[in-house]
Amino acid sequence: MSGGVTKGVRVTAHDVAKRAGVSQSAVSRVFTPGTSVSPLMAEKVQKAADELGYRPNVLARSLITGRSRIIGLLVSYLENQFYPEALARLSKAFQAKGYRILVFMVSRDEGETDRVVQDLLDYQVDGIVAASVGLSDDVALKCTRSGVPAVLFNRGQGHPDLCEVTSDNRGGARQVADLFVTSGRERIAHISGWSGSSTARERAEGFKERLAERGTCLFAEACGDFTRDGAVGAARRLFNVPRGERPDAVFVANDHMAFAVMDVLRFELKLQIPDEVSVVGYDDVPMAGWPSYNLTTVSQSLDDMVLATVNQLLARIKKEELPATHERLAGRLIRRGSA
Amino acid sequence: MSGGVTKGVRVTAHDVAKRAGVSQSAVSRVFTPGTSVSPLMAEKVQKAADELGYRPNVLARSLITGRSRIIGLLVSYLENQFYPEALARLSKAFQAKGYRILVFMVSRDEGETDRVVQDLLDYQVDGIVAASVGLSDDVALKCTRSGVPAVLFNRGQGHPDLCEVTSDNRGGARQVADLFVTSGRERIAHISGWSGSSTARERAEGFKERLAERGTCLFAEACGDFTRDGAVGAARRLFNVPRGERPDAVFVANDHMAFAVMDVLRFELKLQIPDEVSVVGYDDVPMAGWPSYNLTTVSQSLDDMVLATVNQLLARIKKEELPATHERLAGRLIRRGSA
DNA sequence: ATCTTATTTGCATACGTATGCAAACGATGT
DNA sequence: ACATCGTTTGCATACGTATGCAAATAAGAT
Repeated sequence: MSGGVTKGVRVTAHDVAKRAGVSQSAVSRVFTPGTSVSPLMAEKVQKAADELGYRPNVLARSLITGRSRIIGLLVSYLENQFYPEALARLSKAFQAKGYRILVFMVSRDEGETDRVVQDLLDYQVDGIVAASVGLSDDVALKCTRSGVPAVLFNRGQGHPDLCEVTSDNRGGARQVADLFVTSGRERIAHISGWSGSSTARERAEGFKERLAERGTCLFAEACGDFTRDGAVGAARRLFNVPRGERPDAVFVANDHMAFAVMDVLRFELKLQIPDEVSVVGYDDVPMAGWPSYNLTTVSQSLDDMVLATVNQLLARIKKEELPATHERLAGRLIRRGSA
Repeated sequence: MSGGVTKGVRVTAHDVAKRAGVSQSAVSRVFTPGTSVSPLMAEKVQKAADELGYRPNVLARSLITGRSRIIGLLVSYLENQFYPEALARLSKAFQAKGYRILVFMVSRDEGETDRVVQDLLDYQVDGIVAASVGLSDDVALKCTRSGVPAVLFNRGQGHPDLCEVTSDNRGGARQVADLFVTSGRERIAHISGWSGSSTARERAEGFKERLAERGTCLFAEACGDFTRDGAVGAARRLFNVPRGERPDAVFVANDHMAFAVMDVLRFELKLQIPDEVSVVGYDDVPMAGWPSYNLTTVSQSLDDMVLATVNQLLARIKKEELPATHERLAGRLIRRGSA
């Protein structure tokens, strides 16, 4: 169509075929692993392709094969260091398997999530990873009907069609309870995450559960909503009170909030950590190991979670019939200076 | 082909057309904005489409239109809070314009970057954003020849075909020099970024330049490579020396390294900040405002950079002939407690 | 009622690739 | 020499959609 334009010209398999004096199918076969071509043919085609700078059009290929080799990733909370880490490793892991990642940022609004998943399906993604994002039943059904497997990363909702990869939030939280009780803390508080997330609920439940088993109970509780601002507010509500009513230990539902809490305790309320109050987080993000925070926390082994996610998803992409699994990886208490 | 499988069945425009008793073209028009269809037709088609759960196949559409509405994003350094922030905002901004982001993680290895860009081109992306990543001349040429515009985000390399959006690194660094000199610091050091990046070089040059203009010069310098470990090493080399040879001010080439430097100074060397040594960073990531660091730094106005990037890229996607521009946004010194 | 003009619709084809099928080819054995 | 078998190649078609073109229809003007 374009007459003299020198850029923007797409060179197709037909062009290569013409130049090499072979058929378009031959070109296709040379660029499709697992097909049989004679060495001579391969050489001729490669030469012509190199001269023209030909590369197969992945979109056209996807149209036929029905596989785009694209994985959709839903993510929010990127300000929490855990998720950039997860994103980086998921991306690398999928890249290594020949898949690419299409990223969608979503807020906590469920309506938005639904629209975004619909978008992903429109792009014919081969699978979906929802990192810390819930999927409505409606949209989950759409996915399975389209034959697109999905796995929830670090979030569970007990849906039978959805894979889940989480850490053993209850178990992790129980270890924190044990730590506090054993070290003699008496006014034990909890700053919880967003109540709409299973992760937040499980951590809170496991914590209280174990406190009860050890013969004590929660002294105070506030919701931090998994945001920094929320955590700052919660910390003030719990600790900006007369000395006697002040907790002497607090389990914060994730590291991101724990940093905020520590900042409030140290710089606003001038409290000594861990002498006057112990702080424990959850996730073990890299920053937790930095000396400024030196935060005791429960480690989610990110590598294992990523591995499980990738394996599950790719397995279900290969064999649609595979049942959805729920993997729950053990967490490990990392003792540092804050408790 | 498939006989009784209930999932994985793709419903196409033909199916909708058949059910609605119209032609496939009609269906296409109903789902293509800007085409003319009668209200009656629109209603019939919508009804059939809803009943079948039809959604247009974006890949097939792209094949025809030649536009995938996908933007390729190259990113590294996700452990530096600046980039998740940038990623989030770029993603949101492009989403708002109807584009999606295909993310590729790359290391600093140039060979890998080239392969990855080739991958992006294979996916027929409409444009490329390289965040803090350099593009070889070879691969830049390939992009322009394919008609795919690229913009370098927070990195410049003076290539005539590539857009660049950076902050005025020289100017920002000069402000830091002024701050140190004016506040009477006498042994002024610099911890630089990776020397392969223009950002690192410009910050170092601007800093030294201004020091010279103010009649002084650099007391010591070390390379931190833009990594935390690198910065830790650099801080030790510069500061783990007899008291008299110790710098009393240090400009660290970005915030991410500055946090590491502060940790070493405070917790390993027991130095008081800012009394014994001033520390200034660059970027103004959110963490810089947290009381634990309270870091004086140069703000890159991320929103403006993102806006410029999106505008430039979309403009060049619309009109291929537009010349590549180099935007250089002013930075602002944010005075906090560390200097 | 007829002619003109504007609008809506269907037909056919194109986008760039993969793949079943049959023809052509080469090698091997007798 | 021929028959047999395995390999390589080209032909034709399909994937799901957009779009130029012409036919059909509706609307408006005289």
